[in-house]
Amino acid sequence: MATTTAGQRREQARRDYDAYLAGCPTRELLSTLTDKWAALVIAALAGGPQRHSELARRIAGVSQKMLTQTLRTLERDGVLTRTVTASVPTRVDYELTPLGHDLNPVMVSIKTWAETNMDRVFQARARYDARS
Amino acid sequence: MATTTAGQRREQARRDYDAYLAGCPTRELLSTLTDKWAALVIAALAGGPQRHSELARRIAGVSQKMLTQTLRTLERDGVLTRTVTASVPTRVDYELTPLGHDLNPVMVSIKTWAETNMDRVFQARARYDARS
DNA sequence: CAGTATCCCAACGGATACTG
DNA sequence: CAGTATCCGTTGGGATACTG
Repeated sequence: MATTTAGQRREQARRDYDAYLAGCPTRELLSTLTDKWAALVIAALAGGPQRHSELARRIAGVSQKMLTQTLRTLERDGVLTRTVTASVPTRVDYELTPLGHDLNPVMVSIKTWAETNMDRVFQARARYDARS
Repeated sequence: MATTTAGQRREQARRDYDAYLAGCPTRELLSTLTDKWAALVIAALAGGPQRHSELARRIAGVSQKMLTQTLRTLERDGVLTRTVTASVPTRVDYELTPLGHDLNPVMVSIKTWAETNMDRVFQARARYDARS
């Protein structure tokens, strides 16, 4: 057959793109993904849709500006959807797309890794600082 | 028994730390990990030790400054080791620690995700830009 | 080769004020 | 509530020059 599956096409894409190359568009996409706020937002949406204010409360310390900016970028990249409910006051919900759900486990794993290994990192820092 | 395994202690750590909290040290560790250069460096070291110049060549476009800075931070956090061989000219090798090997698959998965899904992101951007 | 030290500009990102 | 706009200090990060 001449037809290719979506999986085959993605496998081909993985071979064609290379984030080690400076000019590759994946380099810029990697920049978007390797972002503290993006990781927390995507992880927070694992359980289902969240309102803007819910995300702001959950991700303590994020500014209005950074939260909106992060959400916009992720919306544009097809990771999440933004749904406006016309009411007073306005209600806006954010939800992961299938692409976003695909990405979610990866982002969660970074956050979990940090939480799980914080102590080991502390010990490493103590050793490093001790001999400097 | 009163003894706890390393696994149990790490599970406890995961419960004690929470990157959603602004003051949590994992928030800052997350910042370090969610870094374009850190991701590429850690991914590049999967196959074994690499010299400074090898890393610089492999990670196209990285500046001397950023590469050294990234390597220093990761060394301090116990992710990799820096080994100096006294010769002329000096030879320096970087290698993942057990902690680094633990982190490696996570970082590789982000890079791979970007390479695999670049096309889907392009399509999403085209749709988003078309209705704006 | 590996690294440090400056210089310097662009961006990141917080604070605040204002709108539908 | 959700978002935009502006101001403004801090940091990121490249370019260049110099050292063991």
